[in-house]
Parts: sequence; structure tokens; C-alpha cells
Amino acid sequence: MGRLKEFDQDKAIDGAVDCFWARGYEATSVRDLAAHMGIGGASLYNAYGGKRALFVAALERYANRSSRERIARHEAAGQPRQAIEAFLAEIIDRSLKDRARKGCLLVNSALDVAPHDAEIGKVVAGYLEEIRAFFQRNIEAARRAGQVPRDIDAAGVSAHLLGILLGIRVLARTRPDRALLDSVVRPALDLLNVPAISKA
Amino acid sequence: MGRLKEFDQDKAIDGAVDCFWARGYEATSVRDLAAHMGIGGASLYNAYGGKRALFVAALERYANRSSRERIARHEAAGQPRQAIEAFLAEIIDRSLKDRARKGCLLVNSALDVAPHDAEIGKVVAGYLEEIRAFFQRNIEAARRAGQVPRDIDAAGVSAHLLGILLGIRVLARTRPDRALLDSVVRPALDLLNVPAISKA
DNA sequence: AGTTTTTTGTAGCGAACGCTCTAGAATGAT
DNA sequence: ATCATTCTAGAGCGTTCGCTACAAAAAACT
Repeated sequence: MGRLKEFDQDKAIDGAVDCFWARGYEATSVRDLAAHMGIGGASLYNAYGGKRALFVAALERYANRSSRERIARHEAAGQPRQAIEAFLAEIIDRSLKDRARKGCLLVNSALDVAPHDAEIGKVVAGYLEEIRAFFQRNIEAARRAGQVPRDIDAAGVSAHLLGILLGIRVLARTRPDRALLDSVVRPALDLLNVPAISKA
Repeated sequence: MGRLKEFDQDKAIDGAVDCFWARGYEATSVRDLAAHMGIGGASLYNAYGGKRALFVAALERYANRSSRERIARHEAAGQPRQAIEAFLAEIIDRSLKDRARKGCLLVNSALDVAPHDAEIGKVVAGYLEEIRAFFQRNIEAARRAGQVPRDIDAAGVSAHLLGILLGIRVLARTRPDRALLDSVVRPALDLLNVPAISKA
């Protein structure tokens, strides 16, 4: 058949993710990528085709290992309302601990790359839609379980929560302040509260 | 004194704004800038010092002509609640009409440039804070006028609205869909509603 | 007019860019 | 062992990057 690849392909693509995540698409050079991936330039082109194709691969890797992993983890407990709240709480926690202020690769790409590359734009939009669908799915499940108001608009609130999520990830990169980020989310979580017997 | 500048400085800086706005900081070259500004490279360096200094100048120009202008325009009518609602409605309208999907230069910079440049980061954070302060100021005025609930948390809701605004501008660049963006905003605007006599 | 100061166009600096070429090393098939 | 195939390392392709040196041009001073 031919010579076998010598490098660890998982470690390599993770290195690419780290590069694009930290610096963005344009500001990351092929030499940076190869160095962090632990391979030579020729191997990079042989294995991935080029910078743009590698970026698409890195996006998918990130989606699988970060975004979808988080969704699956929070959804596994079968507590839909808790899943939504814990999901958002984790985003805030991670944003505050994120000393390098890397944010979320998908959100960064939505602003950086997607508007200038229709194909990548669709990929990113698809990943964001997965997050919105996670919200909607769990709102509906929580409604069936009586954990949220009966008349809640699952589709509408899921879009609202996606917007909140994007806002947090942007704001955290310029002002990673716990009180501020909590304030962004709080009214959204209040939407999930079953209204108490009115005190008006 | 010496020879006078031959180019229109306002048109030049507007050209720079357009470049950075459309393509971002890294992806915009000094040659692109000079061409769109209608000047030569030497004049650019003579007048602005360099790419980064020009970017800071372009940011300030954008803040004055776009962000602050919009704030002042909506606040001028003296209808604080209406100012908030119209402000957000205008953002959505502009995002949907924005065929090039340029979004907002301040928001783009918050994700692109700010995390990698502390000084510019503070500048951007300052501009975003101006928007949040606009929200808070008008929430408080609306409360005094009885247009919003008496017990509203002006600071907290202003942060929420800023988050919503950022989320819209990100989402609009990958999925400029009217129904989606309206759904993001609606629950936030509901916070401003004076609760009716309870129907629970 | 002559001097000084600033702006302008051109040309080009060294460095980095994405990418490719080439020679050789490492594999499975014959 | 030989072959065909694949992968790797290094050099280097042409281009573009941010920026600067230089001299001509244009203004305000004496």
C-alpha cells in the first residue's frame, strides 16, 4: 500500500483546533498550524489538502468534541429544565475561566469566517442550529414534565436562548465579568419559571 | 507651514471604516485601505501612523457616526421605553437589509481584535458600555414615567439587553432571518411590560 | 525669490504568506 | 529482492504583507 502516517491524527487535528480557536482563521498561518500539529507542511497538505479544508475539519472536530459533547452530557440526565440551566451556567463558568479569552470557536467563526465563505457559513449555521434545537427539545420536554409554564413558546424561547448564548460569548471576550454575564442570562431563565399564584 | 493635505480626511476615514467593517482587521491590507481611502500609502502613514492606529481612528469614527448617533437619535424624542424598543427594532431591520452581512464594526471588533489587543479591547469595551448605559438610563426614565414595571432591575435588564443586541448581531451574520431575530428579542421586550392584573 | 516644512507618488525593503516541488524513507504487494 | 505506493523533510516557488526611503511638488514663512 505505501508508507503509514507517522503522526497522531487526533492530536494533529486538536492542534489545528487550538490554533484556529486562539487566533482565528486569517491570523493563523500554515506554519503555525504545522508546528502545533507536530507535522511538516508537506504532511499537512497531503493529509488535509490545505488551510481552508483543514479549518473545516477543525470545525467539525470542535463541534463533536465541544459543542455536541456538552449537549449530550447535559441532556443525559433526563432533567430537561436542569439541562438548559446547567448548560448556560457552564458556558458562563468556562468563559470566566478562559484566561486566553478564546471564546467559542463556532461563535468566533460565525463572525469571522462565515460571512465571507458561504459554504463554511452553512456549516456554522448548522452547528448553531443544533444548539437551538437542543434548547427547544428540552423546553418541550420540560413542559411535558410541568417544569416550565404550560403556554411557553418553545421555538421562540429557544431562539432567545441561542441569542443569549451568542451574546455571552461575545461579551465575555471583552468584559469577562461574572455579575454582568449573570445579568444577561437571568431574565432568560426566569422565562422557565412556572408563575407563582399572582401577587399583583 | 508646509504643503496642505490634498485628500478629504472625512471621506478617507470613512473609506477605512468601510474596509475594516467589511473584512475585519487582519484581512484588510494597507493597500486595500489606501485604495478605498483615495490616497497613497505614504499619505496613510503620514496622516495616521500605521494600520493599527488607523483602525483605532476608524473605530472612533464608527462609534461617533453609527453607535452614538443611533443612541442620540432614539433618545432625542424623550420617550424612554419607545427609545429602547425602536433601537432594537432598528438593529434588526438593518441586519436584515445588510446584504454584505457586515454586521456591527464594534461587535466584530469585540470578537476579532479586542481579545488580542488589550488597548483596543478597552476601547471596544467602552463603546459597548455606552450602549448598556443607554439601556439603563432609559429603563430608569421609563420607570419614573410608569412605562415599565416599578420593580424592574435597570442595571440587570440593561446587561440583558446588551447581550441580546450582541447575540442578534452575531446571529444575523450567519442566519439573517426575521422570525428568528424577532424571537430572540421578544422575551426581552416583554420584561418592559407592566404586568396586567393577573389572569392566573 | 529663497527657505523651510509638509505632503505626495514611486519604488522597494525584509519578512511572512499559502502552497508545491523534489528526493528520499517507509510500507504492502509481487 | 523488486516494485509501486504513500508519507516525510526541506527548500523554495511567486505573491503579498506592513512599512519606509527618497525626491519631487506645494504650501507658508522671511
